[in-house]
Amino acid sequence: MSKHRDAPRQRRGSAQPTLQRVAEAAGVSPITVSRALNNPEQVKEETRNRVLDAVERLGYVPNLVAGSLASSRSRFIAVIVPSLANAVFIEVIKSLQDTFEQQGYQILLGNTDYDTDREYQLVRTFLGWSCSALVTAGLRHNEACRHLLANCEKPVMEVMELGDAVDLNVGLDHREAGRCMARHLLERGYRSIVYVGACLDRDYRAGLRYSGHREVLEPAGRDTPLVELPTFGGLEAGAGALERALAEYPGTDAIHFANDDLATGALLHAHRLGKRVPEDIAIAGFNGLPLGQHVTPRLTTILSPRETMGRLAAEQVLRRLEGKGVTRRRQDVGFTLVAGESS
Amino acid sequence: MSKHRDAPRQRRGSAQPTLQRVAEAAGVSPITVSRALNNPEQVKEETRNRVLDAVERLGYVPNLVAGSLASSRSRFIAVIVPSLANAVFIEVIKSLQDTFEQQGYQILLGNTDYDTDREYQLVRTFLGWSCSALVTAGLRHNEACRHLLANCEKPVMEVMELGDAVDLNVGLDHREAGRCMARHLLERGYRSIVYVGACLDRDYRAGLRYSGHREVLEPAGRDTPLVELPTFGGLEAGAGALERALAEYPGTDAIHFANDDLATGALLHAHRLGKRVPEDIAIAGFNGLPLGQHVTPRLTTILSPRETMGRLAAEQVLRRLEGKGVTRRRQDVGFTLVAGESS
DNA sequence: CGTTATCATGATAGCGCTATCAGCAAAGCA
DNA sequence: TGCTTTGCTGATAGCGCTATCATGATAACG
Repeated sequence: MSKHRDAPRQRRGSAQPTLQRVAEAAGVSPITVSRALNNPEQVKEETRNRVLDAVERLGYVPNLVAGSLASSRSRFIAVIVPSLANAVFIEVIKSLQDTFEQQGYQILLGNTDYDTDREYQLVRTFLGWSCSALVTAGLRHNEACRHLLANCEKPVMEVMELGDAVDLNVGLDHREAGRCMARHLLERGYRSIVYVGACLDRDYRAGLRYSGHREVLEPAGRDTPLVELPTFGGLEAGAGALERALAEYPGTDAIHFANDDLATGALLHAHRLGKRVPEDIAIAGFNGLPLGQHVTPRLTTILSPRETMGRLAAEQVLRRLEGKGVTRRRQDVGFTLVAGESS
Repeated sequence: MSKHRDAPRQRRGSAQPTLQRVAEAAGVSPITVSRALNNPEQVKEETRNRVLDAVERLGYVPNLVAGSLASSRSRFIAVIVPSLANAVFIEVIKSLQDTFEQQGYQILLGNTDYDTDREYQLVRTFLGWSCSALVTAGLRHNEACRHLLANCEKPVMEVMELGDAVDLNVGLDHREAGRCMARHLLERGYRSIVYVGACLDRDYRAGLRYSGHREVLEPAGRDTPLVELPTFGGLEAGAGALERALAEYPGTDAIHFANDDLATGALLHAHRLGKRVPEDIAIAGFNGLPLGQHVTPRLTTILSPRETMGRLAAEQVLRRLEGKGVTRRRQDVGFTLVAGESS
């Protein structure tokens, strides 16, 4: 009797004004408020102003969760990367974000820590949020994840590398990049070239580059020694790697590093060891980070167009979301060998 | 007559299985499925297994949007930073994400591009997604934004700097950091010290450090010339700034840079110009990025505990979300002067 | 002038989940 | 034995919005 069942009791949540309240304040129906906010052109100017006034006056903040449920659309773009410690992914994220935010999409950022099971969980979560599209760094997923991606009926963009993608693909050929650098070092006359990378099983793109490296050096009759670091690391790790490479392979005259951080760390450390670069030891990297171009000697590296990659990826996805066909499902952004003085 | 009104027509969206469908498959009610997934301990093991089986079999992916609407809770943490181009923010984001993801929260990343109106829009959007808490980099907001933050009844954490926060605050005193470095340079005997920064109106924390710098140098009877770059930039900009500072203030014997990127760019460029550091020109930075510690001479800088800042911030927010009281509403993480050989 | 298009707005019915309150069996207690 | 407590499950009623269809008013047309 005293349980006012009919009274719309405030169950939970805050006393934030709702669309309903705004409608009352503006003397229109809720749906008109919705239209005034989301499809302004469908509402007569005078009505619209009345609504916007009420919105302002009440401090109404639309509940996007409710809107998303009702329309089964959200303006989320899921972006999944293996790590935030690597500047390369940051740059791609940045350029994705620039492009997507401009179109009113919100990035949902996920970090797998190079763990495919974690990636699967992230994809589930993001699909649960009705994201509009997914962008993942890389082509390697576990079985369940690939299945989910293939069947989710949303644009799926795989960036960074080129290959057998689920849907859309923008990237470069890492194996070819490895070949390219190996060829360059051969041409420069280096004979004992060590490849240095970290956790090649997880950073498998560095592994692909090593494969390319071997594909060039082996036919040329050269050894292809590998120094694999057990953990990721930046400049510091590069310094250590230099010492390890020189100790383990005494005749080494060039080192092909898996990335610019390692390479630059090694280059700076070589100074401290009194080694001349490239006379005593040549050094090459991968990525083309600005850092490498500001040291002396400048780092020989391969420039990957990360900015372009992110932008193109975002543009393809947007095109799909807008119902326009994609121009190309697979897009090779290429790379550029930057021959510095370190080799 | 032929409009089967009663048939639950598939209005929109996909044919993804729903909780309802899973319930049918498992022979229980929907609410039991919900509990089996979200509060497993409330469901008998046998029932739970039956449910989980059905989930697996149907490939059910929970609709988090619906769940969030019903519970008016999401597991989103809004993180708002002014830029992704700056490594400092990246590191804070990274450490926030590490801590929050571990507790099952999802980061909603927003980038203001140093625009307070954009920040306001982001806050509105994030509140619309019923985020559980907001973390913003910095204390400066526009009127509307501050009002929204103050009245949203969610934990609001402002990181990076210390001061008059809306709610929670973890950071360091930038003005004091500026003073500290200025004192250091004075003690080392430098007499003509230029401060170099970029866009100090937007990067106002660098402006605060300049204020501290002046507070120390002016009473000591020194000039406090400023070189302000019109755009943000990394190493490249630092190189240019060095030349500008030397050209505009010929007697300069030390440069206090607003950050390590600029400082390191200048330091590397000094080599190329044939200037000795610190004999011809001393160089100091701010942040304590690894980079600065790997060049020769090592960069004198101020180490800001960014990792700690992010972690502490996340922990305070989590404590609040778990209903435990925060230990401290304002937390000074301090900083450390790292005296390298560049000064 | 009747007929059809177009415009502006509204009524209704969910979107897929969870909060809340109920119910009922088994267990604990005096 | 009757009573309360605990454990497990279910029925009901929304969360705050938008899709869909309907309506009345005005404009366009021959």
